[in-house]
Amino acid sequence: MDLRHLSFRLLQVYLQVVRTGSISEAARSLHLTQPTVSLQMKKLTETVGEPLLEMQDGKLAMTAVGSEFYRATCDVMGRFEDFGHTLEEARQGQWGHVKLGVVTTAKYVIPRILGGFYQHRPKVDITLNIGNRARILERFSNQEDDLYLFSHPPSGQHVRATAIIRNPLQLIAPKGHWAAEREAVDFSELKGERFLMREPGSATRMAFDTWLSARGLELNNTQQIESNEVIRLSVASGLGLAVLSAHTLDEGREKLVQLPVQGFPLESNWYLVSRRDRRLSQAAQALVEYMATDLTRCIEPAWVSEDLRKLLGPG
Amino acid sequence: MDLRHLSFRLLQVYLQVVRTGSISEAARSLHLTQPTVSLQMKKLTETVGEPLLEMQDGKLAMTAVGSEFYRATCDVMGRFEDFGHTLEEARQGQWGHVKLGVVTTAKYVIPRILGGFYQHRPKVDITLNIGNRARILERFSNQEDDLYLFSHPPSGQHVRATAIIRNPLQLIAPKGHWAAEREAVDFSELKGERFLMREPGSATRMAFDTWLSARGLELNNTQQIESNEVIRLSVASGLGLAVLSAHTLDEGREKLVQLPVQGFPLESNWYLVSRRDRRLSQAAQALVEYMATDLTRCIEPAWVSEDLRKLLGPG
DNA sequence: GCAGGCCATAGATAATAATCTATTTAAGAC
DNA sequence: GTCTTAAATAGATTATTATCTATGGCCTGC
Repeated sequence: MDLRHLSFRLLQVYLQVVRTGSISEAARSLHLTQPTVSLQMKKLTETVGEPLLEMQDGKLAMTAVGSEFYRATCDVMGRFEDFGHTLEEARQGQWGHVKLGVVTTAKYVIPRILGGFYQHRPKVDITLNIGNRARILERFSNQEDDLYLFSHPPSGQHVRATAIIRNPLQLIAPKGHWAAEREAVDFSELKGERFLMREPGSATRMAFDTWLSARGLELNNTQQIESNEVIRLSVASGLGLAVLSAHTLDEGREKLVQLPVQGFPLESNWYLVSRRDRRLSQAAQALVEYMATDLTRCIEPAWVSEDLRKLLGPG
Repeated sequence: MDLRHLSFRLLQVYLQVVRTGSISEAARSLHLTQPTVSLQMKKLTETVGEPLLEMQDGKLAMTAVGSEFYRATCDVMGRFEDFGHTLEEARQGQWGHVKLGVVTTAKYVIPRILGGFYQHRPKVDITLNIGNRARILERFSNQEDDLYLFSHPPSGQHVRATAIIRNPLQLIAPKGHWAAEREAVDFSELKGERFLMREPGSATRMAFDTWLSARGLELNNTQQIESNEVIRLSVASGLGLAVLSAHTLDEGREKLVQLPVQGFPLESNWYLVSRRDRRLSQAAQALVEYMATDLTRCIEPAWVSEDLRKLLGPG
């Protein structure tokens, strides 16, 4: 039996012939002419190499080999029919796999979003890759994930980014810090303080640096620490001041205060980023759509960025 | 997903691509060029309507839909592979269905033959249709069975018949009949006896009638009975004489004797009959072959006809 | 920065398949 | 017997497939 030139069309016609018990009848129901179907059956018989049908008592009957083949054909068509259903689900984004690259800072918000999405689309499987900005940028350029969450999206033509969640950066101090007592503080008054900072390249650091240089300020005493949590704990212990995402602060129970410095908190956002040069899977699109329409269900509305609507737009 | 123009060839190529993880590699192993395979994959993707493969890290990887499709394809190919094995068995006649039309007289021999054949080819399924000669002749002309067993094969060009088993017709009488005492009896001396006969058209009757008319003899006192068993019992009870197949006599324990009449037993045979205008299934051919070569295993050699070898011949 | 893989695309061709209409054959039904 | 219905065959046409060679683009490793 040489399967090469066997097409599914032929099998469909064959099934119809068996089911109607007649070549002419099958032809009618398939909107074909009788000779067409007759010929197809001939070809199928040649492909299999044994007669599948025989005239019995004026009617078409299956041979022994024929009924085995019929069973095989039913099984095969049924299998692809099942696949067709699965495919349909995948098309509607009800099913599939989404890979997400997320910068460390966002790790406090993302679970709530995914939790909500899971309720919505339980069959969508999500792989979450968390790393610092440099790592996620690398994943982005290698096209390793479908969607990314950055505080500071990479640049380039094939980047599509939309701010979805506000990420205010607070200037924090240990409880009882002298500046916390004051109604207003000018940043220059803090020049003598030690600042605990994330590594250069991290979005928080970039935002702070930008803010400083816009004002011609420079810090004298800084220490670099690569973890928001460690920074938070260190500030609480009185090791210095820091600028941190408000989301990071929500997590801990340490005794911290915000300093009433002009211009703080620095407003920034998390951006949902995807690549224009890569088609999103339906499942990923379903996630985007979920964020666009239902984000307020799992995130407090106050945190949701203004221009979220743009997500569904063309760009 | 439109299956119509999907061919198994395409699926084979696809499997090879997935398995080798590379289009070029698959092309080499299938003795095709790389663009051919590339194009086939493109067509397959169009057929399914979703990408199945994607470049991941310089290698081909399956998408989520792709791996579902791969599974479906494996299942489908596996199913037809199984069918291929079944088909191969059928080709070797190891499996299949044989329909057999048998005249009543032969019902004593046929079980032994089929018993032997069952040992030989346990997966061949046999349907046995037993009837009187008229009934089996009708089945023959309607092509209802694959093979037939007749004492007197029908005539016609498309009849292929071979004598396989001897069927001597004995002239029998009840034990103690006067003629049984004699060393030799001339048939004319029995003219006054009553003869119990099968219906006209039965092979036993035909053979006897032929023998009688060849000698210009006629019977005065006959009675027609349509069953060999009833005739046998009736003869034993003294209701008359009869001509019966020796096989029929073997069965009963009644007190019967053969009369030493010149020319008896009448020699006749059972014929294995098939139609030239109908292709025999491999299973049926296996049965024919079995009869040609192994009949002596289940039937006493003395009963086997001389020209059995002809069975396997061309005609 | 260039050679060597690998994939994709273009353009061409021969083979095959899918269909049709018209005709022939076979079998069954009054 | 003729009428009907179903199947097979012939002959023709168009669409699709299965291939090829040649070429362009993209990474990777040296």
